[in-house]
Amino acid sequence: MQEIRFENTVLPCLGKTAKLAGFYFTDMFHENNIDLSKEQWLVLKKLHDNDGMVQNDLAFITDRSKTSLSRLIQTMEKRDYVVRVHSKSDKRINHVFLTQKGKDIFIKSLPVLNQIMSELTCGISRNDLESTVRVLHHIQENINKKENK
Amino acid sequence: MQEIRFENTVLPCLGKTAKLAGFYFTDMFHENNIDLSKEQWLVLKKLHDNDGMVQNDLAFITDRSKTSLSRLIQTMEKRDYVVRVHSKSDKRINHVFLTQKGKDIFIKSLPVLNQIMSELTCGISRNDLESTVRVLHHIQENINKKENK
DNA sequence: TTAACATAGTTGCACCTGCAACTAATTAAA
DNA sequence: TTTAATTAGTTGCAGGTGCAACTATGTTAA
Repeated sequence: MQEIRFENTVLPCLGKTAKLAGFYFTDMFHENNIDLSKEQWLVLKKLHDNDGMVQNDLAFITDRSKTSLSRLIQTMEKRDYVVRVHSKSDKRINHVFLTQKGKDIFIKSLPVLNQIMSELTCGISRNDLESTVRVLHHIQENINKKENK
Repeated sequence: MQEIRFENTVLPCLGKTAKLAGFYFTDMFHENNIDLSKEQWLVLKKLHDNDGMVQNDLAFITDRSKTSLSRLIQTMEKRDYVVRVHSKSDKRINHVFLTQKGKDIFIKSLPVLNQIMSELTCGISRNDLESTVRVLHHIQENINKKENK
């Protein structure tokens, strides 16, 4: 029975890969003059799918605390990518909308994003990719089961 | 040809899984009264493998900037997990050593870590795990190739 | 109706992060 | 040898993060 080094087990390997991919993402966006952090990009993506989302829901689907999302939106509002609009029916709620500038930069980012995704998965068979996604989903389910215990 | 939703492609899925696993890691450490961030844990791990490493090398193998590592060590030194020792042969260099407290908490963390790893990979075949690690390594290589272009 | 509870969002605090610019020390070149 | 380039580490700055505590609003129960 062969010993497996810690670094070559899934979880550490997963963390390192995500980290390196994050660096690559940041570099590519920078090289292409797209002034967006990966966190900001994800928010734009979710708003592009469903504009006008409530802040709280946006926090939930991006897996961050409402605090973190609040500050992310604050920064993005300063840069004129999004606007917060108070709901009239429930004064506690903010809806978040893309601005034109937000829409434009998101559209501009798409080819870069596609390039990143194809470059990083270059040489990996479709079968292996699907298998990996299945394993990742399985890990996510294991986490959800434990968290809701 | 079936369309694949963005969220179910490898890279976004990878990011989300790493994030959720990070939450789980943090929660488990907290529940077990282990006062270590995941970043700090990784530094202890590397020092446990190779005590007295130079700060710069520690930054390199943990994939962070020397700035980030510098501040991480600073925090850990305040908590008495590590000590910085100036090299006599080259006064620019700091060697970083585990303290007894650092060694103790690392040893204490190991069973918790093993539990996390086995819980999160529960129900996934050894074969699938190995295949996933291979794919992750492949992605890392793709990144390295591009970064060094 | 009033009091108790729940919810959305913000703020203080502490931490992790990278870049650019800096100091101090070392090494290489002129 | 003196100067120039390099290297290790730190600091200022700006940003992302979560927790606990807070405000304001909304809902439910007594």
